[in-house]
Amino acid sequence: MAIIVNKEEKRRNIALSCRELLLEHGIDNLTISQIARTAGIGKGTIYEYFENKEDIVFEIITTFISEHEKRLEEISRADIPTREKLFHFFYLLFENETAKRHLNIYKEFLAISLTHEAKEMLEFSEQCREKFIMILNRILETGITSGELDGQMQISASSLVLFGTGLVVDSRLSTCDVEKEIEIFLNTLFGERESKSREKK
Amino acid sequence: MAIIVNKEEKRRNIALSCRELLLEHGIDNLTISQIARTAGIGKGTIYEYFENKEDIVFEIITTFISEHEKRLEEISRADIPTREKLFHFFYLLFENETAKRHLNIYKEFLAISLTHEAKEMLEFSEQCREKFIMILNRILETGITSGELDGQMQISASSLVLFGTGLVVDSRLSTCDVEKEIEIFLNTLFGERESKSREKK
DNA sequence: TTCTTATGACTGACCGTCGGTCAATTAAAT
DNA sequence: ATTTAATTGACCGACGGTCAGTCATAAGAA
Repeated sequence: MAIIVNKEEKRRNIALSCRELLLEHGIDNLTISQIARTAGIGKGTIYEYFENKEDIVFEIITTFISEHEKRLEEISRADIPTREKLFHFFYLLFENETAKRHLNIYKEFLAISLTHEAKEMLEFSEQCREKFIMILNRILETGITSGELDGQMQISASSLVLFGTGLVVDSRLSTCDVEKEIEIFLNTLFGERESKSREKK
Repeated sequence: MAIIVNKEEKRRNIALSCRELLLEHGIDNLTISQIARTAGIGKGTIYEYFENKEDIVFEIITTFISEHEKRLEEISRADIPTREKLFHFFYLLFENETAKRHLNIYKEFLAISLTHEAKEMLEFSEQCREKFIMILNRILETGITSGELDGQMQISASSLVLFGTGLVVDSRLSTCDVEKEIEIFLNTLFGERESKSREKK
């Protein structure tokens, strides 16, 4: 008989081999021919493992997002004040150049899932949202038990997620200073930060 | 000589004649040929008045957004409680079917401006943001002078805008109940709503 | 062991579609 | 008649996606 390849594995390998290509070119300037060349296979072979271009890009982006989620979980478990956890939670995608490259891809992902109503992609987004809410709830709960958060203040994780989404989207605008916006928002939730000591040292 | 047409006016007319077409098909499924046919002109003529497809779509969307801004201003000036103004501010794009069609186009606009870094489009987005902030500030200020808002609570308009952006984006997810999310968020800002009277009648 | 054959893996030439271009045409003003 | 703004649709190149055909190997027959 003929060779039987592990479709799942090869699919993942193709995706992995094109991560850098995607970061470099962005979604719209990424062609199937490029992907095939980079993966070292024929153009037609791509379609043995993926439905369409969207499917490939989605697969690659999935790998980025799950890494991001891992880092968010680390933050939620870190031994730092609650307010700082939240700051890092929001700021994680902006804090350095690598993060910003990932941010760009995440924005492109949002753009696609905003226009193409592919069921699979929506489901994935919903799972992400659930995960974000879960992590945020962990942060909020430990904040309440530690007494940092007023139990009656009723900060909702889902509101925080919406703020975070808005932050990602509006960060494209030069008039939106991400760091400042996060501070302002946290000030609304926590009250003005007592000392600005952190800022100058 | 030959006829001198009013370029600005014709440009606007082409855009206006294609509003319905855009609402119907969405950006990606809207072709230049369709636009030309609908506007009753040749395909090449399009490019006398627009740089590219993006430019046309942008022009059409601009008309929608400025209408939306007008409605937001009306809300800010309405004679209703501050909290209700904010609710309508956020809910305006979701409250009926026409609004939802406009929402879809707005999402597509976000998607484009999220990926294509065209200067003109970014500038327009920044102007929108400024306008939203201005309107929200008017709402907040009258709320403070009327005593509905605690002057020290320090709600920031820009935070509200970010929440609103997030709402638009995440509203695509079936797990995001827009109305509920707005209520939850307002509860965080205003404290739990005293009576739920409004809900049942 | 060697040969045959079945079949999944793979390929790139090809297709349809689309955004965008441009040489040719039209028609108004002089 | 000449000039020139305005208009046009045939055409182009690039792209995502398809498919008829090729290749490589495992399994069975000799």
